[in-house]
Amino acid sequence: MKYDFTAIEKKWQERWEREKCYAAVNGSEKPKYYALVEFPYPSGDGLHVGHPRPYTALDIVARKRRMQGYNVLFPMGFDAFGLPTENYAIKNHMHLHDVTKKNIARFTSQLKMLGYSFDWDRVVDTTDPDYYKWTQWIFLQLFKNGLAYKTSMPVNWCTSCKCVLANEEVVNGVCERCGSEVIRREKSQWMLAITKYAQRLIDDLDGVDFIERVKIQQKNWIGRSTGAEVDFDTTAGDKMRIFTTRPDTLFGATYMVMSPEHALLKKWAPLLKNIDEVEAYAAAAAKKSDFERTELAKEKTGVCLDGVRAVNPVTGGEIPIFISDYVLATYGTGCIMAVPGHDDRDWDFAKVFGLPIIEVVKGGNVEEAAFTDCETGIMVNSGFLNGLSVEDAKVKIIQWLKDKGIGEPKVNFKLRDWVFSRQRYWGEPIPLVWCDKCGWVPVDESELPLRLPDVESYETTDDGESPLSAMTEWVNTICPHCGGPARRETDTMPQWAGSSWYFLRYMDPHNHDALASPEALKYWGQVDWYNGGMEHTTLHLLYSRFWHKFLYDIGVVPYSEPYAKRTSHGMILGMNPHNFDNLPEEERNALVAQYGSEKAARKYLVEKYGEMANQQIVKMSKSLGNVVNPTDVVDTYGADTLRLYIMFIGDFEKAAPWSDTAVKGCKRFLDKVWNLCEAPKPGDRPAHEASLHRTVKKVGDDIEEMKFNTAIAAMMTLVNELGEGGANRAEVNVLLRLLSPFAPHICEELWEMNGFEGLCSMQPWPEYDESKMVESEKQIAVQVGGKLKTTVVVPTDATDEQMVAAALADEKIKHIGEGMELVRSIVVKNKLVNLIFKPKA
RNA sequence: GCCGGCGUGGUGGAACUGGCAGACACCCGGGACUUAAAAUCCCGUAUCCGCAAGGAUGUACGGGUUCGACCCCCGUCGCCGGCACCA
Repeated sequence: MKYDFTAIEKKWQERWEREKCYAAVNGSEKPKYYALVEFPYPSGDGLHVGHPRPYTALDIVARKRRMQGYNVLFPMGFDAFGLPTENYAIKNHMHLHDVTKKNIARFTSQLKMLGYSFDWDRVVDTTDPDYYKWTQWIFLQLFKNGLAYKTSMPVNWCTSCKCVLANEEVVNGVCERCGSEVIRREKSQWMLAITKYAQRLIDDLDGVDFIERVKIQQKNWIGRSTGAEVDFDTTAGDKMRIFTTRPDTLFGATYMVMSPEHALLKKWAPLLKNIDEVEAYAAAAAKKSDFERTELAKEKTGVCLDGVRAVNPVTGGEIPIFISDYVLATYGTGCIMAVPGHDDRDWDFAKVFGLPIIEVVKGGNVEEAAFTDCETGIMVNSGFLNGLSVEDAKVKIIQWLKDKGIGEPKVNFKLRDWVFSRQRYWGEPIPLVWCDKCGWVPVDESELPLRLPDVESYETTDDGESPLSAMTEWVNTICPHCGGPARRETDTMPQWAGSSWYFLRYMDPHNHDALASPEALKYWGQVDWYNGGMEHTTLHLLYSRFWHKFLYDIGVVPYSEPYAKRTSHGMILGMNPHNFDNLPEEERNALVAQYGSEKAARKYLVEKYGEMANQQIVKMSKSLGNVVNPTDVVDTYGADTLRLYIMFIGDFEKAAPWSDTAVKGCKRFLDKVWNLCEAPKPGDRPAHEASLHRTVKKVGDDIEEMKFNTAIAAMMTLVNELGEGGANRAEVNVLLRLLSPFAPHICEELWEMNGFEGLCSMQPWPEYDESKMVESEKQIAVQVGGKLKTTVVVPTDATDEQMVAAALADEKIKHIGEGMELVRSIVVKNKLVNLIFKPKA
């Protein structure tokens, strides 16, 4: 019989669905295991070939755990709010609910086509009012606990679309949609005080099993720095408070810099002789876009205040105060002490303005560059700090500042509060009401969900307000507090809201009284293994950790970290059709003929398509036409082949290029498996026992370490080996169970054909016996002076002496050793013998 | 600039904790089967020399440690990702 994957896959998918065999059971007696993948944004394009990589990986883990006897929760859902759908609906004059419904239906059928063992009864959809009721509820708790507040801040504003854009929608300073200029515009925004959790978000990383690069990236993003705050007296009488990470260099502070927005400037205006110049500089700085302020002008500019000077607290000397836009208003205290000898930026600034540079840490040459090393330097020109190391000097100066009452240790973070409102329709309405008398008042919890009203148009209004603001009937309401007239908040939440807690809803998705019952939350506990993209490390992953900690603090969830383990997959890339080496031979030849040489042809491609023409492998994109559609692959080769190939393609954590031809190798492998298992041979072949046990161990271990590619390679090796004489029923039985998590459909079919009991995917995971893995003889390497010369076969239990004797008995070694004396031999058990000879005296 | 990762055949990639580099595949070449093609099967496939036996070279580059280095150390070059005037 032929391997008819289309019929087989349909048959088993229907049966799994009918029998609900992958359903998770709340409160089961079995040990629980919660495997999670990031739920997709159901775009109109359908599934991309990048999606199956993480899904297949964790499906393999989930299926293995089930076979190991766990009660597995492996859910799927849809993060369906968001701009692309909204824009699509606007453009095509469609209703958002319809578009979303259609997209979700398409994603669902595509996912089912791939044979994932999701529990389809637990699907969540962030746009479902039964779901966003609880998103809104969490927001209200944040508000009630003082962690949500509204403040005015600059936002991205597209001058042509007349609407607010998220940072992600601004590409190189222009609007992603229309290409027009994006400017900064002051708008009132809802903020979430994630900074209050900064320290815990760093500290608690120590207790979770996240891959290292995720931890590092989160730590860098939160950006903790320790140092001190110090008060400088000024000739105006006010104190200037600064933050520094290098209080040890206080003796080297030769000037001060404050941000152009600093509040003291207003106060000092009457004292400043050059107030016009100062104000002009501040006005110019305010007008600069972020792009201009950071990307372009790295060269230092500023204005020296004429009329107020500061006093260095250790030297007592008067030093000038500058304003400059290299000092940020939003970090630290908005002003700094400048130590040009030991800070690169201060050094640049001092060179531009001809300010004195004093060396206070010995080790470099401050005339040529700032010396910023904290490890090796010794304090000089620093009074009572002289001779100390940087580390000791920090301790001593902080104590001194404390004693004098002019400074104290301080920790600062780069992390900013989370801008939480969008002037858009397709998001969760913010359940707050503005009352002129009572201020912001929360909607009563019994009124949740606060539903999105139907609107005529989804477009943002001309003045940049959410389309909801035009719904007067919806907007005008009654204050829940005083009963007077009030207006609803018309901003909606960002896409990150619904995804910040969705993993909790999976535990109890149909609960009407709580986001999930306390029993369900306790039973399922932390997500045991969460895999997702690196691009979410400082967004979704950080946001959801923040929300979870908050929910823990108010007693909703019983543990403070949501995910026990976090891993991340690499992207699937495509061929660049504009790269010379990727062109069909005829086109290459034509180009070479046209431009005279290969070099010229390449140059032409770069001129035509830009620098990216040099890249052979690039991100898949519609405009390049290199997108691979997973359903096409399923049609041609079957879901099992796609699953296998996407796991075999390379290191799971690294980016890998899709190859249409390489897929065939996996199809061939499944054909071999089919032929091997279709009609097992009778009898025993003990020769295969060791490799069977070794493969069972290898595949099991590799799955745990995300080395899916080598797990598959090991099974290929086994099948090649078994294929030589044919496999018997016992071998087929083990092989099918081993392969089942990777290629579940074909294994179910062959399992049934062989008359084995039940579903293959519900069988116990195969076990191995370490003692049966060793062969009686082993081939070992024989080196002479560290160079491989030959191999010999020795019994596995051979002693070191026996191994050396066997090596010396080899003809080739005998030949080499003629006239030589063996001076040393190194033996690695069951691996090699290394012989060191020297000429006989 | 800072932080992180990486550099292995024609290609994707293997190699445990320092122990036979190139597993497993793709491509390619040769052969079998076929009227033919596809599919399938068998053989070969790091490079160089050699008919062969065999020998030499080889994990970006230059050094070092070691009986032994893709792996550890020092330096250089290149690529990818993130952050970017955060004091």
